[in-house]
Amino acid sequence: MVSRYGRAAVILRPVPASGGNLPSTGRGRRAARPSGDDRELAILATAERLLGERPLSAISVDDLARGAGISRPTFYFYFSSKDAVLLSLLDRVVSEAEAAMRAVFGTPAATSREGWHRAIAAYYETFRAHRALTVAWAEARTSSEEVRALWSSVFERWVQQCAAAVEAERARGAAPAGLPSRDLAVALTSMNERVLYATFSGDGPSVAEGDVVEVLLGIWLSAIYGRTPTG
Amino acid sequence: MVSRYGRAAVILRPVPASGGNLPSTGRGRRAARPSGDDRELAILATAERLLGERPLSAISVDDLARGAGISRPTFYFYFSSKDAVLLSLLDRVVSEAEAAMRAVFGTPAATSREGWHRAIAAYYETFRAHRALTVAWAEARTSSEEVRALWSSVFERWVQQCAAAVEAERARGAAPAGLPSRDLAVALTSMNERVLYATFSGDGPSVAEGDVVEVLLGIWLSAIYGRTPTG
DNA sequence: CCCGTATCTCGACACCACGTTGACTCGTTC
DNA sequence: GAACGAGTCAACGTGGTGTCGAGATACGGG
Repeated sequence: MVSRYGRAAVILRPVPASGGNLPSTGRGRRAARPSGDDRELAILATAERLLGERPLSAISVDDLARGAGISRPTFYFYFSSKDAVLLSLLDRVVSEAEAAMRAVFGTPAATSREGWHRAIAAYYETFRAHRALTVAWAEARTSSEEVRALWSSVFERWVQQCAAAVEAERARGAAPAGLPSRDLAVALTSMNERVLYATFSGDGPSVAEGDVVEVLLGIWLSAIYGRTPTG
Repeated sequence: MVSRYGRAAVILRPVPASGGNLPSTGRGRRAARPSGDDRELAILATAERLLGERPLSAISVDDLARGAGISRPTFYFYFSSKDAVLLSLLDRVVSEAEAAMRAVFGTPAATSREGWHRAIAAYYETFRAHRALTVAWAEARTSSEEVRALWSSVFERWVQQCAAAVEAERARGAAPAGLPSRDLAVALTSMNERVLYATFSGDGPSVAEGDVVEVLLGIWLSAIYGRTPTG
């Protein structure tokens, strides 16, 4: 099992002997048939490749199946839908995003400016590294409840970290009181999200990719500190 | 002709005697058949009603046709697709948005704060008044090139007005130099867009509807002036 | 009054994508 | 070698889109 979103048919079946008796995928490669995990991986790889070429809505289940060298019904043996494939791919991005979050908010910064810079740069970098997936994520959000929920959970955690950091800055007197920290964090994070999406997708007017972190950082700092802090 | 997006079949036909020989829709109502304009209006009204109930993707052409009391093929006599109906509805919103823009940026404000408050409140109000349409607009942006282009044009004009206003404030010494005014305007407008969408659609964490204008305004002011200006 | 033309209407069709069914193959295990 | 589970796919049903071509209906001109 590669991911919790894969192997739909198996998941729906009544759980068999919940003690971990995984199939013997460990021993030397079987020539005859590629294992299920190989197929699953092939589908995921195909999806990621095609997403680099065209939007999710222009990719059919048949495209994914053919790309992985299987027929369409067989695809459904591995995933319950196109969305499940996306969700599976997003799992990886979400893990990276959370790791980045922990790294950034877990270690103290020399200056306030540096701290926020690191946070925004990490946010930017996580999604830049998977831009096709990020764009597809935003696209699928409007059509899939699960995709929307996954996004919301990532967004929410980010907002909480930021709001807590704002509170901390206020508590130590570095930032003035002002808007409720949560509202501030929600609005600023929304800005990041939308600006990065526009920049990555090329959809409509946006900010040049090389400047985007500086622009966002500038607005975050003035919104949090009232004016750019020196330390 | 009700809108430039309607009457697909007619539009595609070679233009007939471009002098305005509209059908005699003025005289007393014809009982037998409702006129074409009535049908067109009925389709638009149905679309707006259904958008209040469910997302665009969950509304079929058949739903629109039945709602207007016609068959599906007849629908295609009036509109070339579902998207064309949406575009037609959006025409109205776009006009209102532009009227609001002119009203706000065309008249001087007593204070800077009041000026920006009026601008953001107008933006908010325009889309709040058509929230179902606004949400559908954002949804269709990912699937229709034309919808995306329409959004971009509205966004772009708004950004230009704001960037110009920022430049004016800087020129008269009310605002300090800082980020390029266009980048600032793009990022802040993106924030407005995303926050309002989340608030109206209820999709994911957002700001309470009653507070949204104040929150956005606060961030705009600190981003433009460095700290909240008093006058 | 009848005829032509433009407007309008819809049954029937072709197409495409989705997701399911049921029969089949092929290793593995006892 | 029988039984089982994993994996596979042809064929099917469903539901959506958009088109075609044959009609109906009104209206203006001869």
